[in-house]
Amino acid sequence: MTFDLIHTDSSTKARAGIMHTDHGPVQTPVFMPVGTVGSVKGVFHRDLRDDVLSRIILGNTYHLYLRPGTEILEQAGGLHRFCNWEGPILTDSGGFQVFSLADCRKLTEEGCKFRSHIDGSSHLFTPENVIDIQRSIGADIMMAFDECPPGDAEYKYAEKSLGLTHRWLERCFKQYRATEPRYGHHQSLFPIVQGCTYGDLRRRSAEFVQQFDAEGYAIGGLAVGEPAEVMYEMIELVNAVLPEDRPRYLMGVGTPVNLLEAIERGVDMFDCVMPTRNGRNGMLFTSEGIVNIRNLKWRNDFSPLDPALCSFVDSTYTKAYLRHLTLAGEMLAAQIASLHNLAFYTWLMRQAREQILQGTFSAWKPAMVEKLSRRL
RNA sequence: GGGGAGAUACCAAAGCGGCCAACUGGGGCAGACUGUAAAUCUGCUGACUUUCGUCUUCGUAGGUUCGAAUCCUGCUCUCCCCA
Repeated sequence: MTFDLIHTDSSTKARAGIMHTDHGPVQTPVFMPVGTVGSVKGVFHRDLRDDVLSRIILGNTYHLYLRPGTEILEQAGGLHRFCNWEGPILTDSGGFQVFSLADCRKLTEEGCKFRSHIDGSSHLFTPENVIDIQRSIGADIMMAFDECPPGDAEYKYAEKSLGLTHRWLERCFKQYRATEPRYGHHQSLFPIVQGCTYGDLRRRSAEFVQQFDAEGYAIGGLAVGEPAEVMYEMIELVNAVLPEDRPRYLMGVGTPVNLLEAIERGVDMFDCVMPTRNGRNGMLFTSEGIVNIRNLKWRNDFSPLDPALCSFVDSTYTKAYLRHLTLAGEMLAAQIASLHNLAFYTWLMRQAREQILQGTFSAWKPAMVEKLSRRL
C-alpha cells in the first residue's frame, strides 16, 4: 500500500490524500464502516459501494477467528471472496476485545488468554497468531496486536501496558516479515500508538513505532472514557511526531464532530460503530444536527431524513415514516438509519476533503462543527 | 328465572387490613451508545413540588376499624353455567 499526500491545509494540519491498495484507491480523509463479522450490520455491500460510496471496510480478527474460523476463510479464498467485497478490507487485531471483554481474559507477556463470548471456550492470542489469522483473513491492512487500556488508567499501569504493546509490536513485525500473503495481494501492517492520556507516553510510543517504517500508523486507546479535549490533545501530540507521508488512522472514533476535530489535527482514517449501532438504536446523524427519530416531535414531520440527501433513503423515506418503523421495531428502520448514517459519514468526509483541496477547510470546519453539535 | 365469578392506573394483570400511589408485562415519553458479547441498555410514566413531602386514587354509595384496593351492606355494570 502506498500513500500520496496530495494537499495539506495551510492553516491547520488537515490533509487530503490517496491510499493505493491492491483492491483499489481510497481517498482520504476516509471513514471506514465497521463490518465486524464480515458484514456491515444491516447494509448490503451493493448499497455500501454504490450509495454510501464506501471504498474500504473493516473486519475483526477476534470475531472472524471464533466464527466462521480461519479454515473456512481460507477455503473461501479469504474474506474478500467469502463476503464478496471487492474493495480493500482492514482488520482490527482483537486488541480492542482484550479491552472490551476484559472480564473474560488474562494478559501475559506471551499474549492474551481469553474465553469466547460465544461458547466460553478458551483461546490464546499472541502477536504471532494474530498476524497469522489476519493472513488467513487476507486483510489489505492488518493491525498490530495491542493492549487498549481504559481511559482512566493510572500512569504506572499505562506505562507498563505500553511496554507490553511495544514488545508485542516487535513480535508482530517479526511474524509479518516471516510470512507471506496467501491470496496474491499485498497486506500492510499498521502499528498502534498507545499511552493513554499521558503526553510523554504518547510521544514515546509515536517515536517507537516508526522504527518499523510501516505503511501507515494508528492511534489507539482513545475515546475510551477520557474527555474529548484530552483526546484532541493526544492526537495533536502524536501527529506531530508521526511521519507526514504515511496515513494516520484514529481507531474507533467517533462522532461527526470528533472526526472533523481529528481531521483538523492531521488524521486521515477513521472507523466507528456509531453510525450503524446508533442508527439501529434510533439516532440519525444529519447535516443539520442530531436526530432522535423516536422523539414525539417527528410523528408528523414528512420531510426527508436529511436535506443533504446523501443516500437514496434520505429522499425515499420521511422522518415520520422512519419514526413509525422504529417504534414498531421493524428491521427496515435499522437498515434505513444505518444506511443514512453511513452515507452521511462518507458525505462528511468528501466535504472535508473538498474543503481541504480548495483551501477553505479552516473556515468551513467551525461552522460545520456548530451545526453537527445541534440536537434537533 | 336460578346459580357462580368479577370490576385495580393508557392496556393487561398482581395485591386480599397497615411495609400501597399500588408488583410485573405491554404501550407511551425521554436518555445512553465511539478499533460491535449491543436490532441493545437505562430512567420516567396519578397530581402538585427541585428534594423532603403533600394531596386525590383501586366500579359506585355507605359502613366496620386507630387504619381499607383489601372486611361488611346496598346499587350499577361485565362475564360464565343451568333453565
